[in-house]
Amino acid sequence: MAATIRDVANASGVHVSTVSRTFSAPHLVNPATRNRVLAAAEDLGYRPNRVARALTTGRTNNLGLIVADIANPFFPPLIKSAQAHARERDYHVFVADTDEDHLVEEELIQTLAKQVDGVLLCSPRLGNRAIERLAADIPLVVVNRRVKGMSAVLMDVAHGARLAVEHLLALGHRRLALVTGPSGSWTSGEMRAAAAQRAKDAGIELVILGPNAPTERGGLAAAAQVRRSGATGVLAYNDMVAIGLIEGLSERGVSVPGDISVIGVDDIVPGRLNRPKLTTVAMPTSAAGRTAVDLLLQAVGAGEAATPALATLETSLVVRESTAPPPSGGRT
Amino acid sequence: MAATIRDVANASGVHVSTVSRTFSAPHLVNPATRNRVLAAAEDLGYRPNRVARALTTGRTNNLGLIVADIANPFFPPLIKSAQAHARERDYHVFVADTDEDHLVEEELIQTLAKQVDGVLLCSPRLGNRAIERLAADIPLVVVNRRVKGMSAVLMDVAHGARLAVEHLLALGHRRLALVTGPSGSWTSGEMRAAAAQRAKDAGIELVILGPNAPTERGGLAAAAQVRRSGATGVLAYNDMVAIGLIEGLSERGVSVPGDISVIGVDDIVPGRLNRPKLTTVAMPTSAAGRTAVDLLLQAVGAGEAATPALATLETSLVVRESTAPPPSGGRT
DNA sequence: ATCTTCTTTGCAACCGGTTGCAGCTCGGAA
DNA sequence: TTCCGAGCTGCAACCGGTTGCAAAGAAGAT
Repeated sequence: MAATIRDVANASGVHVSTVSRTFSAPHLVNPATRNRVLAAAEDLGYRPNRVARALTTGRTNNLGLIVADIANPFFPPLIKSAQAHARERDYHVFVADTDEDHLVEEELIQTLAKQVDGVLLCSPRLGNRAIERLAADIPLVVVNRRVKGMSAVLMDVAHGARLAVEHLLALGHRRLALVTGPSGSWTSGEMRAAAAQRAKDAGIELVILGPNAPTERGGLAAAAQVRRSGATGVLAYNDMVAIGLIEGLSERGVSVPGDISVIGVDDIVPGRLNRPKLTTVAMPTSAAGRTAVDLLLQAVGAGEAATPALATLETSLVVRESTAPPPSGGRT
Repeated sequence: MAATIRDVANASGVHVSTVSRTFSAPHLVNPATRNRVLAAAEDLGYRPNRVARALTTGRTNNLGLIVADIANPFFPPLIKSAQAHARERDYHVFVADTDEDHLVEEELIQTLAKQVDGVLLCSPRLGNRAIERLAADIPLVVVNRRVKGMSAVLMDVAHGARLAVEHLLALGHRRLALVTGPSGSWTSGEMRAAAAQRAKDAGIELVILGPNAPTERGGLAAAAQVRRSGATGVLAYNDMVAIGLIEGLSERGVSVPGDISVIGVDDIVPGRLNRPKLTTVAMPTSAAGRTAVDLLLQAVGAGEAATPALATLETSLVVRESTAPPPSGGRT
């Protein structure tokens, strides 16, 4: 149906190899010939078949992008930027969702392996061992995770957590709580360590509440504990949790930020639209997508000899409406 | 590096064609032989190379999914379900974002064409002519759009718009407004026609305000007009517009739903979290993703002979907090 | 015992490109 | 004039599978 390299060869009176070179190594072909070939190709509407090319070269010019849950608002900006960045480099990207299931994740990586040059793992649910094993088959880059010998893109959530704690301290809060995420989460661990340290440095108590599901429901469910804790300033695992928490608190007649201040993490769209607008630690998700693609292509280019690179991206605090000084009657 | 079909053939003492058939037409090979081959394959960690297979069969077992903007909360649930549904059928999906640019969209379809068996176009920005032309190269299915001779998945937004108008009427509103979307949008046109007709049937005035950008900013910018229109009940093009509109109205001291009721369309996550929680016409986005994949695979299977199918999915009204009876002092 | 038919397997061409190697042509140096 | 090297181009094998065709052997029919 569609024109092949042989059709172009016939039409322009040269051998297929010359046509091939016209597209993949133009400097090797005489300008006059090249133009003739190009004209014929144009004429026939010829486009190189990327599948066929992949078979001989071993390079597909495709990438895989695996996330736990596409519908989680944290991921779309990352997917968007990764995909756009990849396309600029002539790569297409498969996007797949594991539904938070590590078995699906593993299977996915394996079936994708032959079809892509590398895979981006965003907040993988797989264990480090499994990831290292899979890396033998195909270049991997992880986002928000540290795996030995593998390039990674990290967001400096520890710094963000410190900023959040400092913000609450500056507002006058003296009793803080951290509503954590799932137990296995790298991000959650980082936040916890950093927030605890920063609070300790200030001689302030930080109560840890968790683990919790990283969702609105998780936050909703944690509301009772937060209230009981007596904390007036709360840092939540992410914005969805924060939003759920605010909801749960207001159901209990606790006002945010009047009685309790709440800070989220991620800076997703719903947080911006929430009432009160959420104060949050903004994660550089778009930058992470681009950086991850860069690291992955770098690893792909280098082959076995790849030196794993580590990119740490800054986070920042976005102060909006969900934080305020503690109520004057609050314990100090 | 990785085991090929020939390695398996050697290891099990049969010809490559037998190995091939063991995987792609098992009923053609003797059970005993098959087991031997399977064992050798297992042993070597052999997995058929989908790229190589695609080259001979002409079937890639991949699909393309093109959306205008991945970060628009309307799309992720659709992407998620389409991708999951496709995977169950052993298809992987390329996801691409056009940034609302129809040139990018066209280029994307063309470069993807050889690599996928079909493409899903969600709310395409391309003109019908261009889409029909591209359909000659590759099976296409459109979502939320009607294109001649092409399968489509439509969401019955007209019905939703009627429900919305009826809801407002039932609450007692007598002066309504419709805040439209972009001028070229199929959805916007459907809404407009249906809402206008329903209002007319009830002998009620419906003022049309637009076109507007389909974003929060679009809604924000329309707030002044809405207020001037004197309407007490408003149907917005989508939830983002509705949210922006509510924001703009409250900036002007107009309360929702106290003074004006607002209904959105889509039922995206941020709408559920907004304050007031948004009353909205829920779009069956997940179902649309699945259905679109089904129609596409059907078209792929049928080849040229494909009879275009049309799937219309129901919408429903989700009443939350952004609608209420008009203020008693309102004009009747 | 002979002829069919069915099952199973092998052979080899093919899908659409890429690429190492060899050969040809031509200009310039010796 | 001869020789050399650079620049182009063609040849053919190869990537990893699939598939139409043919052949061999077994089972069943007559």
